[in-house]
Amino acid sequence: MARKTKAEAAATREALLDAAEDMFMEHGVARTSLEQIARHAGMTRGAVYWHFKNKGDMFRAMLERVHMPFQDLVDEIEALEHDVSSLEAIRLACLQGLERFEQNPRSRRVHAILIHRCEFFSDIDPIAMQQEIVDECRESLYQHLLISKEQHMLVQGLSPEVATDLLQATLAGLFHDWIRDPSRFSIYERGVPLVNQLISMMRRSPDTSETN
Amino acid sequence: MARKTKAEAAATREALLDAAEDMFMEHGVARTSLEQIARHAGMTRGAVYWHFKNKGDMFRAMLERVHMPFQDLVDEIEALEHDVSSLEAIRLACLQGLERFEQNPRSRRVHAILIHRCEFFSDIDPIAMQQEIVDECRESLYQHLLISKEQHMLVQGLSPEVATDLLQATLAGLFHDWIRDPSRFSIYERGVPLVNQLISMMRRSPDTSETN
DNA sequence: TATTTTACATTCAATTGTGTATGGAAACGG
DNA sequence: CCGTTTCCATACACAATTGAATGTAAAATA
Repeated sequence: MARKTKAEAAATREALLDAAEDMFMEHGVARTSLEQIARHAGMTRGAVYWHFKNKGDMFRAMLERVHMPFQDLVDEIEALEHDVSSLEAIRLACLQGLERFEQNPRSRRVHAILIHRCEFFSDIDPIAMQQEIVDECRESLYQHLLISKEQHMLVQGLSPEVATDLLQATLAGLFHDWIRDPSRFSIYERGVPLVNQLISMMRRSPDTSETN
Repeated sequence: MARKTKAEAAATREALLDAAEDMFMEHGVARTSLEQIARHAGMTRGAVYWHFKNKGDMFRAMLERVHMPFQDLVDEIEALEHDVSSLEAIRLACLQGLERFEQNPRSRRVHAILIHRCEFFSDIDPIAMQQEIVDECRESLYQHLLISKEQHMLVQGLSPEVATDLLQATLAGLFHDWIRDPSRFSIYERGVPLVNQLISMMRRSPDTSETN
């Protein structure tokens, strides 16, 4: 086969990853062969083995295209809206995150694959990858809830640790329920009242002047 | 090979399922062959194909050994403790469920396999199975929260729909975080304060005499 | 006790996927 | 403009599983 220009080669690499997403999503990672991926992209396994070491390498590359840490969301919020409490920043970051997932089909698909369409293979450990994402999000939440506690924004009796567990579990549960079948409901429309309700229940009401 | 008695045959069936759990948990469903399962149980594939149609059939049998709907937990609570509000029944049922998962290693392992160690194969759709379990739990929660609402047990502004979403998401998130690596923390010890806090925030405080 | 099932083990044929080696034409660099 | 490298297709060797066929000895059955 004739050699392609650098731009064309990069394009086929992307096309291969797109095809991998399609097939992984439809048949699961284990049940899709590199042959199927290549065919679906209009190529042969030769192209796959040129751009990627093996299926695991391909999987990693697929994930790298959508990586997006929670802390970045908070940073964006705090950069945009200046004078906002940390609890409010968390709330807005959550809503922003929900909107991102709703509107970015690639991110949605890749996460669905990571969570529901794959298991161990070669040197890939999807559970460890999920753990990393969750830990990252959790740590970010905890830091901001610590500050919220110091600013006396949390209702009495609510420790930052429990608050973190609660928010983290709620977001994770919502996400899992949604990603299992995104066509069932809109994560944004269900998530917004959920987050608002939870945050509002966690926030100390300003009129009552309790001492902590 | 010599024929076994009925009791012995039933025992080898259980042993095969135990072996399947072991191997599925350790290597994932897709990566374990029936040969490996048979060997790990001290048998050959002949035994497997005698007791089960194929790997999918084995998987189904494995799940049937641990099935345990949420409504049963509520029923147990309401049978045991007579004079209890429906919101309190939910709370106790959740705590009971947490304890069950903590103490039943087989149930824990099988759910971990269903959620994190398998994907599509033959005629098995693990996501649909998870969906069934979740829907069942969700429906039970909703029915009891509807009653709670009618009994004016929920804080003002909290609809039974949002309350259901919230509880369901929190439980699901907690469970997912835990099942990803049960050695990281005790689902009971983290879950009890979580559930108590959430339910207490959802419960209308008895002293304030608001009208809905 | 004679016959039929049962509960496996063993063997076989066929399929499927993987990694690699090789080839070729065009793009790239000097 | 010519050698070199790149990008991919084709071909091949190899291993791993699967389902089914067959064998067999003991338990059930009547």
